[in-house]
Amino acid sequence: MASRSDTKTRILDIAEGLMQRLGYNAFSYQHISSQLGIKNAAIHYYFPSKEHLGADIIRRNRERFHALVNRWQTGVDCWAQLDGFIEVYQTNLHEDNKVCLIAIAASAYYTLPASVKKEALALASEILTWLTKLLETGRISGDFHFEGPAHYKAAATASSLTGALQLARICGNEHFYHIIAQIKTDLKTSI
Amino acid sequence: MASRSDTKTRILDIAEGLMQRLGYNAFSYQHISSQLGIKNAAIHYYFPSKEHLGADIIRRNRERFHALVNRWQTGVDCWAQLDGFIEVYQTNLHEDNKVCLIAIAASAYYTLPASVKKEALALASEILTWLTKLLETGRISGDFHFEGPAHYKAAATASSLTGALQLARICGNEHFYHIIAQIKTDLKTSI
DNA sequence: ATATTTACTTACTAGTAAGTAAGCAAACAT
DNA sequence: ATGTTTGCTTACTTACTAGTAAGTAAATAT
Repeated sequence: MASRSDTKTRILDIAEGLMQRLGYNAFSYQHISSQLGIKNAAIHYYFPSKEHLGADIIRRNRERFHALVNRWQTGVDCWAQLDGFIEVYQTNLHEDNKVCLIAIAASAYYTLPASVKKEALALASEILTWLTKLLETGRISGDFHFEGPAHYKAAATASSLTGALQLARICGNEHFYHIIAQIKTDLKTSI
Repeated sequence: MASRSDTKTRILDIAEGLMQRLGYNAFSYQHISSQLGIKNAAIHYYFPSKEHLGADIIRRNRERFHALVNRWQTGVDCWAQLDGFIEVYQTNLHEDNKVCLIAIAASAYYTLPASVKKEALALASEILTWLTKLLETGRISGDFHFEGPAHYKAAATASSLTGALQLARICGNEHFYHIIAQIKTDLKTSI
C-alpha cells in the first residue's frame, strides 16, 4: 500500500505535466490513471473533482514560486533574479515544450470552475507583484533601463515570457531564445 | 433553403468565436448547431470533420490578415500600421475577451490535428514576417527605436500582444492597455 | 415533366468524459 | 484478537463527443 502523500504527489506531478501539455479540457483522469498504473476512481479518492485537482495544481505552482523568490530575499542582484525567473520558463520549454499554467488557464478561462480561475488570478497577481518590485528596484539601482510605470513593464515582460513558450511550440524553440534575448536587450538599453 | 455560402459562413463565424472563447477542445458541434438553429449533422455536411473546421477558421484569419496588410502597402506610416495591427487585438478584447487564435492553437497544440497545426504555423509565420519588416523599416526611417535583430523584436512584440489578451482575461482588461502602452513606450525610447 | 443535385434532418454508433456507490484487503489502533 | 481507518478496485451511471448512414423536401438542370 502506497502512502497517501506519495500517490497524491504522483497524481499531481502527472496531472500538472498533462495540463501544461494538453490544456485543461484535454487532459483526463484516464490519462493520469493509465500513466500511474492505478484506476480512475483512485484519483477521485484524492481529488473528488477535476476542479479540486486543477486548483491544487496551480496552488502548488504558486507555492513553488514563493519558495523560489523567498530564497532571493537577501541581496541577490537584480539580473540574477531575472535570470532565475526566466529559467523557470526555460525549464518548461525543455520539459516537452510545456506551456506555463497562466497561458493554460487563460485560453480555457471561460470553461474553468471558479476555484481554478481564482488560483490562476492569485498566481498571475503574485508574479506581477514580484516582477514589478524587481524591475522598480533594478531601475533605481541602475541595473535595468526602461521608461514608464514599473507595473506596465512587468505586465509586458510577463506576457512576453508567457507568449514565448507558446510561439516556441508553433514556430520552433529558437523563438523562445530570441524573445529572451530581446527582453534582456531592451532592459539594458539606456535612454 | 439558405444558400451554401451563407450557412457555411455563419458556421465559421460562430465556430471562430467559440474557439477563441473556449479553446479548440472545449467547443463542440453542438454549441454551433444550437446557436445556429440547425442540426449537428448539417455542420458535418459543410465540414466533414472538426479538423476541416479548425483549419478553415485559421485560414480565414490568415486571409483577413493579408487583406489588412495589403491595404497598407502604399505609404502608410509605420506607427499607423502598428496601431492598426494592435487594433486587431483590441477588437478581440472588446468582443467578449476573445484570445487570438495563435494562443488557442499553442495551448492545445499537442491535441491538434495536423492541418490545424499547419495553419497555425502559417498564421504565426506570416505575422512575424510582416512585423519584422515593419519594425526594420521603422527603425531605418527613425520612427522606431530598438536594439538587436528586428525579428527578435518582432517575436517579443507579437508574444507580448498574444500574452496581453490572456493576462487581460485573468487579471482584468486594464492590463491589456498597460502592455500596449509599454510596447509603444519601448519603441519610442531612443538610445 | 423528369432527373439530379443541394441543403439539410432523423436516428444512430462508438468512444470518452467526470463522477459515484459498494466492496475489499492491508495497515493500524486498542 | 478485534475494530476501524486507509487506499484503493470493480462496476456502474449520466452526459457529451465526433462522426455516419439513410432519408427528404426544395431548388435546379435537362
